[in-house]
Amino acid sequence: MDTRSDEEIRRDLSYLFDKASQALAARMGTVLGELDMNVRDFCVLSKAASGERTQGELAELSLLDKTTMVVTLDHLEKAGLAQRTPSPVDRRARIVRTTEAGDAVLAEAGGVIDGLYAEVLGVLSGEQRTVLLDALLRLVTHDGPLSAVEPNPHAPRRKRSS
Amino acid sequence: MDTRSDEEIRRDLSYLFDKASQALAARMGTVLGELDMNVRDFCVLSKAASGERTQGELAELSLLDKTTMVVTLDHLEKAGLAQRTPSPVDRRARIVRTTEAGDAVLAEAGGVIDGLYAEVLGVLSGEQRTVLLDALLRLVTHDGPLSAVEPNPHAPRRKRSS
DNA sequence: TATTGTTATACTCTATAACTATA
DNA sequence: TATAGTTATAGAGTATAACAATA
Repeated sequence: MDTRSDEEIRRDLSYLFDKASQALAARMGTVLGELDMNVRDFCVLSKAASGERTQGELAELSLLDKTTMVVTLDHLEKAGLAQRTPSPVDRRARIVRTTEAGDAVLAEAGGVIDGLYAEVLGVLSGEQRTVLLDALLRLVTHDGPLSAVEPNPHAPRRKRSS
Repeated sequence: MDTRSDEEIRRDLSYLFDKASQALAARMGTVLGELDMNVRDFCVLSKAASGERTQGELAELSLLDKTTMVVTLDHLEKAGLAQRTPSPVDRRARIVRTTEAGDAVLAEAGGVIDGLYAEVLGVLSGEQRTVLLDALLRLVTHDGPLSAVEPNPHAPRRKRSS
């Protein structure tokens, strides 16, 4: 029931990104749900497994607020999939580590997600796939035009309490 | 502070889409804020201007829930930028039309957004740009793997009241 | 003085349900 | 019986502020 022409949609960069992001998250949710896992937990757990990272670093990589990270880690710890351990170099910070159970769940979930990504990108030619990923990477990393977490100076502000 | 390698990020399709979507929305919010407009209002208003569409159709095109559309249109009507008019073919439905004031605001905002899109895509080569947009369109439209609004059967359900 | 993680809380968006008026 | 839009409300996510411990 999308009444717009392909040309019109192609010009709507915001729609292309938002739709791709939302639809992929929905598909990830479906396949992860079969493993009793949700997208946010998987996202955080996989980034915790691939390197020693503090909560704050994990929050940035996972595109989550640090307060959301607190409840996510509470949940992952309660499920026995991850652990907060003190950082050896900064006693304020906590390194998030996956447990053995977490690694086991991740091995399964990671395979399912890789399969999903392959299926999604499979409708493109190899050339298209390469250029798409390179272009997105260019936009999103380093000094790319979509790399910053720029705060909106006109966003509605909350009142100060005092 | 993204501690991941480019190769790792390139394999994280979800991150690429989410980050592009969020960062573009943030940049749109910044430039639209200077015109006292927000992303959601612009998104809905521009889609209302480009064709005769009902609230439900607008909600789908704008990737918004129909209940969010109600409050968005309440706001746009109060601001004098859009109007709900009865559909001639279905007396339950309402066609959303832009007012003259709405068209004037849109002309300005549309130019600003087009400029932003051009700036963002400007870091890519013409060839990259073409392939990127074609690939996203392929994924997101028609029977593409990211076209559906598939409900997650494992999502936490709300209790029935009775 | 600034930062990490925590808690509390407010705001926004989404999702569900129930309702009406139509189809 | 089903659908468009409305209303009410619950739930999730984000954002702000204040705090303790530490840098």
